[in-house]
Amino acid sequence: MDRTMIEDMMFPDCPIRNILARLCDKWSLLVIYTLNKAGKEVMRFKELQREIPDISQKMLTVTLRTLEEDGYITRTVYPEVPPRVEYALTPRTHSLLPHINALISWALENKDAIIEDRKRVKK
Amino acid sequence: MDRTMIEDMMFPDCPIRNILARLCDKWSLLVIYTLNKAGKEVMRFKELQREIPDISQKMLTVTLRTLEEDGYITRTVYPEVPPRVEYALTPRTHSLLPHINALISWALENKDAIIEDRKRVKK
DNA sequence: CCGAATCCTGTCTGATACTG
DNA sequence: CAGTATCAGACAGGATTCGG
Repeated sequence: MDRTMIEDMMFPDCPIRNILARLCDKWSLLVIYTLNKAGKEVMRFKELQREIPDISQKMLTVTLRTLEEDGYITRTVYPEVPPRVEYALTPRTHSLLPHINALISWALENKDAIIEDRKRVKK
Repeated sequence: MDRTMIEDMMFPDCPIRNILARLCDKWSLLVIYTLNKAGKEVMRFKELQREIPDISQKMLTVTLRTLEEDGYITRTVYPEVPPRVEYALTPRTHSLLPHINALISWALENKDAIIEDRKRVKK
């Protein structure tokens, strides 16, 4: 957390802001979380869709492509009939997961107080 | 990270997903980060706007109000002329900051590789 | 089975003007 | 100084249809 980064963060095109923005969309973190919690090495498209009931087919596709672009997951196509496509987390993502899980744990610990605050302020 | 939470996360109305979604919008994390890095106890509206050059007045207002609703910041109005309003982080946010900073550090360490991956995949 | 492509809609966001 | 109000454009996300 040096001075250089602190300066960088304040500019619109800051790569750190860009990376966090792409991770923090509606589905990316949840897909990563789901790929990890399943405890399997790989997951297929349909499995992911079953695990995340409210994601549309389009958004799952788009999210997986974006995650692949940034190197968070690998996408392996097996030329079979019917087709089989398997998704797996990369080492990069495994190094990120502790931080995501820390955030989730924090949210779990604080959710009651936060929800309480919302009600109080709105009143 | 118990079983209950894992089940919860998969439902649309999961409070954890809700909390993370509100934190992960375009400006919230950056505003929190800015309030913290300044090293002051409080900051005024104009100071924040100066520190984040590309945020509009409206979005800064909206973001600050949302952060206040969820108890991440306090908003203190001094009935003077001209008016003075000071924003400060709450203890809740100070307990969250290590996780945010961990994410930022991770992004800093991995940004070059991620940007490289994007170019490679797009080709 | 795993998508691509299209269309469409509501929300988010920014620019601008105005106020106590 | 610190907002509010209004409006318009951009954009994310969903529904649907089609294809290998």
